[in-house]
Amino acid sequence: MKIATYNVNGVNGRLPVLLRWLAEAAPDVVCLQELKAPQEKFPLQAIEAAGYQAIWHGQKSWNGVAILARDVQPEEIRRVLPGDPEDEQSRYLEATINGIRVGCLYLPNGNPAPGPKFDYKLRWFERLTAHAADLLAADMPVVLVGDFNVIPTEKDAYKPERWVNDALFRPETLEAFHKLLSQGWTDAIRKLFPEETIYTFWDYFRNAYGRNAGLRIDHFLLSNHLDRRLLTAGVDHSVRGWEKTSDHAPVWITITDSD
DNA sequence: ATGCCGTGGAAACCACGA
Repeated sequence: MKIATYNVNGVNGRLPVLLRWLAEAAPDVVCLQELKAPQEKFPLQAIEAAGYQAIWHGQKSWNGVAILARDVQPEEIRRVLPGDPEDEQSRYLEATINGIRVGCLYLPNGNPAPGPKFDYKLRWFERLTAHAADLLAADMPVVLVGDFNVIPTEKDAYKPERWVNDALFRPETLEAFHKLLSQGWTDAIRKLFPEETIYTFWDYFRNAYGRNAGLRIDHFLLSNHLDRRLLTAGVDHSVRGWEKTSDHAPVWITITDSD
């Protein structure tokens, strides 16, 4: 079973790229972030024609997340992260697919830091961590997957010294990420490739992709049930070089079909 | 050090991203 995540940066503007990648990569489950489309503008027909069923949580202009599954309907569990009824940003969606709980997330960027956006990021992180503890306590296979907007370590940025004051790499952010991991989650990509330079995002400008000046910010966190089933993982780099492409590349893992 | 590019929505610029 292949599970993927892709920050599309506009699901409608990116539709040809998304459909081509779905056809070539044939993932079983896909978490999308940054739909940048209201609920009624999600391109369901095209995605169904590609062989996927979907649930999504849209928002006008910004954010927006979706979960796609090939040939099966994702069973929606929740479409908001608990803990703040005032939070109206579409950044979390959770479903069960083939017995696996999938939490698709788009964690706030948080820049500029410090400031209200960074405060929101840290509050959102605390809510995620509280919910993640509940998921682990339920003792089931879970993956928290998506754009975390976290550079976990120095080896996850092309020039880490440039990011020390950035919301993606500030000490508060790294501390929040490590606190989450310490509950018992496994960073799947880093487990399989402990030393390699692996990026999932490259800026649009300054030829960042051509220079491989990237960041690793899209992550798969596995509960121990899924950690045992982890087989392989990768980044579909070449998609970042396509015309009219996102600034993120798709990232994927494969797991055994059962325990 | 920097939004230099790109998207969406409104308006012919702006907010936002990482």
